[in-house]
Amino acid sequence: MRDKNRPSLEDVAVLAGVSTASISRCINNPKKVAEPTRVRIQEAIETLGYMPHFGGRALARNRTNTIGAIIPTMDNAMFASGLQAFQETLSEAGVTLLVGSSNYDPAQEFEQIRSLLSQGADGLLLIGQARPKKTHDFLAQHSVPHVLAWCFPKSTGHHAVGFDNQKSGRAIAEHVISYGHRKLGVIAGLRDGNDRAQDRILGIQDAIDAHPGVQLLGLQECKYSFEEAGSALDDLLSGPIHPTAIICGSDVLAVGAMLRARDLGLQIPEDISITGFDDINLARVTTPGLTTVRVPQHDMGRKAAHVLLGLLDADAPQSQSYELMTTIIDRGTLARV
Amino acid sequence: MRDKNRPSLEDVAVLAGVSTASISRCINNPKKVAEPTRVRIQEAIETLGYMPHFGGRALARNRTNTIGAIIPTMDNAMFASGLQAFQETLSEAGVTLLVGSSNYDPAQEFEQIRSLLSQGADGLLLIGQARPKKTHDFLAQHSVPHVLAWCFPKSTGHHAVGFDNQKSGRAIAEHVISYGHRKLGVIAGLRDGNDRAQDRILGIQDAIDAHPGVQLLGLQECKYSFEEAGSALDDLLSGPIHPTAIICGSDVLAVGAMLRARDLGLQIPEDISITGFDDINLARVTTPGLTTVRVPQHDMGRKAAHVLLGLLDADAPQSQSYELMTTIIDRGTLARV
DNA sequence: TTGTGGTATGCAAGCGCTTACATTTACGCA
DNA sequence: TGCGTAAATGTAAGCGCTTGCATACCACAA
Repeated sequence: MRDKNRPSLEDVAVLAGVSTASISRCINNPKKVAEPTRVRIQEAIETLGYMPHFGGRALARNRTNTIGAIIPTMDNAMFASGLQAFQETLSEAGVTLLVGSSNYDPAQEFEQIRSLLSQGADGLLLIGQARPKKTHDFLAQHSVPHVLAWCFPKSTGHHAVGFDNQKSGRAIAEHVISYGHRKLGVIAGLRDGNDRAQDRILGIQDAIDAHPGVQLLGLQECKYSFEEAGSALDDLLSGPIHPTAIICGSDVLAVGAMLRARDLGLQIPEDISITGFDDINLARVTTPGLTTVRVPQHDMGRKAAHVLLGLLDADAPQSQSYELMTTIIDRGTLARV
Repeated sequence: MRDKNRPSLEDVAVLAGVSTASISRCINNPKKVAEPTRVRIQEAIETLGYMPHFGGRALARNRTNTIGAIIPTMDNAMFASGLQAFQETLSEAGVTLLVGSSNYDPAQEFEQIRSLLSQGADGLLLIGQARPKKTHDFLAQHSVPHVLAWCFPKSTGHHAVGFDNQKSGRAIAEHVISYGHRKLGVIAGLRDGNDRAQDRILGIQDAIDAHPGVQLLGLQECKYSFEEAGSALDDLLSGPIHPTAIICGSDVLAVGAMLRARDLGLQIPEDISITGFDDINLARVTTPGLTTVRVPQHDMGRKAAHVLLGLLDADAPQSQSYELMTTIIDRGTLARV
């Protein structure tokens, strides 16, 4: 027992009176070990409190049973339940999850990818599709199994489990328009390096373009915080003509806008309509409840885990991509006009 | 290059025309390598896209620079920003964070501890203090460096960075009482295995006991979901005498109760007062804003990281425990009566 | 009895990296 | 020129585990 209290295979072997090979087999492939030996080994393991050493194992099999996920932020609930589902599913398969966050910064994401891989991650979950060539090349060079979530790229070449942000953006905008709104404002996340934000805007544009009478009075980009969304709303309301509806690229933004609108003495939805995107907990809580786009976070997480596990399991049929559907949840922040 | 595309130290060594030892030194202790060699090595590393193999490294140094955190759930924001701060701080120190969730189940927590340790975690962040003897013994047997957060145990023997849940529970209850409330209801998390929930209740009890005229009309325990909190409120309102204030052990519970109260046609805080605990985002968003106890999540995360890093750094002064303070945030759900 | 085949186990060679120790090199100085 | 010293580099022994192969053993059939 070299290190202070960490028993090694060797120690177990001695105690059980067998070779290290048998122990290893007993752990990884119990059928290959005779009943009585197995019992003896189990006891030895138990009394020593033995746990296999991860490094040794990783070295010997060149596989860690670890998967990395890099999400833009842990700080709001946007990804939380998807990630939770992801991790549960991995757990069931005996795979550990390593989480990193990129803070919406491609450079940080790249670093996290390196770090997770050098930590031994067998595969990666990445959010969205837009990333620098450098990152793509790196993934290709090392042929890293990975799946993309929260997006559904048309171009092939990646495994993805997600939804079409553009389509969903269009859907909510159409919905707003169908309620009679003609003067719209948009508050979106920072598009730079964030294809989800970008695509949602494109979708909204599509809808506007498809309806001649409808105009976009303003488009504000900002970080995902209540405060910034509030300022964005201020800007949107600073022009001569006020929008009757504000379409927001995320629930956080929408709620930020609601809070500010209320401070300004505006009634929602009588004076102004606001919609969100994501359907996180927040959306159920405001008064009135936020009309928003539900993202199938849970399904996405589970499914992504399955796809990734499939990718790693050499003799399983290769996985593919799955497009999930978003749905519009009508609560109370969208009025007919 | 044995494995498909993973260059090893060996490969780099050949390319750079030096021994593997130099490369290793160059990576871990650049000063020990002469300038020109260093440059040559850097280039080789670059062109090969070399990343050290985690397992090999872990094996050789018996240290992984990885820390594990086990939180009860990732699913609501209760721990998110604390964890975010924790991870940022670790990142700065070049340490990777491994996250597991226990689903508030001591057995699952134990499993996660095993798993994280066998993943090579050098240390652990655990939430709360109550855990089965088995778990304690295990931690002791393997002398696992760990710090507790979200609590501040009176008993010594553990490093902790947190706050006193009982004191804080008492504080919010005193606050409610100071507003004139005499008939109280409590909605708390499931106490079993959850010392934070338990202590908060104890604190509330303390306050009630200290004020003769005040009575506790009902105490409901439930999971941290809007729905369950709603049912809990129903139960609290089912008796002959209604409480004028409901003290909740968490913002999630409080918001669940608010939602239900509203469905029942009750005005908050005119008809009933409600308080929360945690001060997560939700609390700012409800109408009126939730009066709650702010937990210094961010500080706690950062501080806990420092303490843990101190524990691992052999020649640093040993770390201690830190008690942080909670503060009551008065918004609008507590009325004078 | 010997031969055969199967099963249970042991042996030992790595996996990629770090590091104590050995060796080489470069340089200053007598 | 030769020597001593320090800096730079190389050598090689593990770290704990897995696994192909060799070995030992046993039951059974011929």
